[in-house]
Amino acid sequence: MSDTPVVTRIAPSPTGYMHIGTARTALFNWLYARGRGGKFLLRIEDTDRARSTPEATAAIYEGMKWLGLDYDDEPVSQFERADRHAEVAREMLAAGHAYKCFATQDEIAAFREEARAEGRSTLYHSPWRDADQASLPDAPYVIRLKAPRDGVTVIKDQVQGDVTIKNQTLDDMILLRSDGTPTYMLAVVVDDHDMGVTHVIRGDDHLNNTARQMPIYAAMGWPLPVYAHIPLIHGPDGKKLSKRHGALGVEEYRAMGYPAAAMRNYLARLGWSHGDDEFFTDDQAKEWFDFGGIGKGASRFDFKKLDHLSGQHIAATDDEALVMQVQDYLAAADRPALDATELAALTSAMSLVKQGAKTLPQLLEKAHFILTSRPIEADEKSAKALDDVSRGILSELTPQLQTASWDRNTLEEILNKLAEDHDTKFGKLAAPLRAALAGRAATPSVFDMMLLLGRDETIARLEDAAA
RNA sequence: GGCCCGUUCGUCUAUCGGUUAGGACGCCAGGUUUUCAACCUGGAAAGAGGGGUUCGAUUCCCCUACGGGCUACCA
Repeated sequence: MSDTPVVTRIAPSPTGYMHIGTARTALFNWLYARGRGGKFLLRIEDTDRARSTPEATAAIYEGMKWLGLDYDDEPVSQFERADRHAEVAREMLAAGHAYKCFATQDEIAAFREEARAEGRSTLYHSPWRDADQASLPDAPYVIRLKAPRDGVTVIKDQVQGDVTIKNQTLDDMILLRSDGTPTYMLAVVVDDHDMGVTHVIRGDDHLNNTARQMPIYAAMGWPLPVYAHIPLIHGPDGKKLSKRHGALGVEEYRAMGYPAAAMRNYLARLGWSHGDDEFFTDDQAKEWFDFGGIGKGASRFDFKKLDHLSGQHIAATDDEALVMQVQDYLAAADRPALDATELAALTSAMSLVKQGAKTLPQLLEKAHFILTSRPIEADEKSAKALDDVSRGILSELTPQLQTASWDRNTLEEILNKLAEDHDTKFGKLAAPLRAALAGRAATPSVFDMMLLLGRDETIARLEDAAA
């Protein structure tokens, strides 16, 4: 065990939304660092000026905040560090680990086209690699890495195992473009080093790139970080997760009403496991999370399982915390917020509605009876339960309720007696009662509703329905 | 095309040479029941295919198939 404190990072590109895959990678990094008393950093990879937007950057901050993935220090902007990247490129040039290449993009493109047509490798070997440095032309150039050509590069990956790449398949990648801006390959390495990142946990789409980046560490004499390349998330059809699968951004899950804790639990469990544990807390996840539990194959996103886990978390969450989450959901879903009265009402009904609700909107739907006010508007389904016969029975009930003791036993007795008198079962009575009290088909128990609403409100609603 | 990675029930996964291949979601059946859920009990359901190695392979090796990734002066 090393004494070096763990430092991990998430480095998303601010293009569009915060991808759910990015969220999971962030979660893995967060769990790994937090479970070891280390630091978790955020870096915005905004060097692609054409595609990066402030809105997308804001979406990343929001997504991280909602998911509860707190990061240390200020977020780093990769774009703002361009000078530092260029400086490193110059240093490598001076030390002979890189060289100026004057080949034009047209030349290279032509070479590739020809190579491909002839079935040869499209790997470009710049003639400038070994050019006489004393007689270089006065023209635009890029700085290329002088990559090793012989031997192999072995990536000691914590998830994939040792991955061996033949150096002859690697090219002299560009470090600094002809306009003086750094490429991504250079920027990640410099930033990770400067930020003190000790463990690089990222998607396995970067596995091959790792072999290209390692020579930069070697050239600069920097220690290599520990690598862990995690498999990507696929769509339900096994193909790469894309737009047509829907729900790609974390904000969409927030707007669908999944609690952040449920998302963390589900995402952690997607591609990682700790024995048979399915439902767990953040503290448990932090304690348990390790590279050994990460699977090697890509996994598919399954909403059914997310729903189930979400329901478990809702049931296990404190009432007060749940109320706040509902408010957050409402804002995310662009629905009106609850006012103080509604908030109090929801709180009073929380213990009744949180069992069995899989998402926050489901919970809200179940709490409709306490959030709405007279006159109750019955939805289509529950309106069917209120026919003339049942209206008649309900009007019989009202006077009895006027004087009854307002407790569960008494109410049950009254209702059962009423059913008996009409030669029916209580179940037949419950439907119209529910319609009158809530105007919904899915509600808590009618007794619970009556108790919570109180005598006056209950009677008033029954009278409204009977009228 | 070249290189790299992956492949256990429908899905997420356990197993680290010897198991009736376990769990979870979903599904089916039954129970509970005043609705929707939730909950309880039971059930069906898997090692991609082919070769090796071994007394013995899901597990180790090779080939094939399928899937994915990389191969940019994108990140």
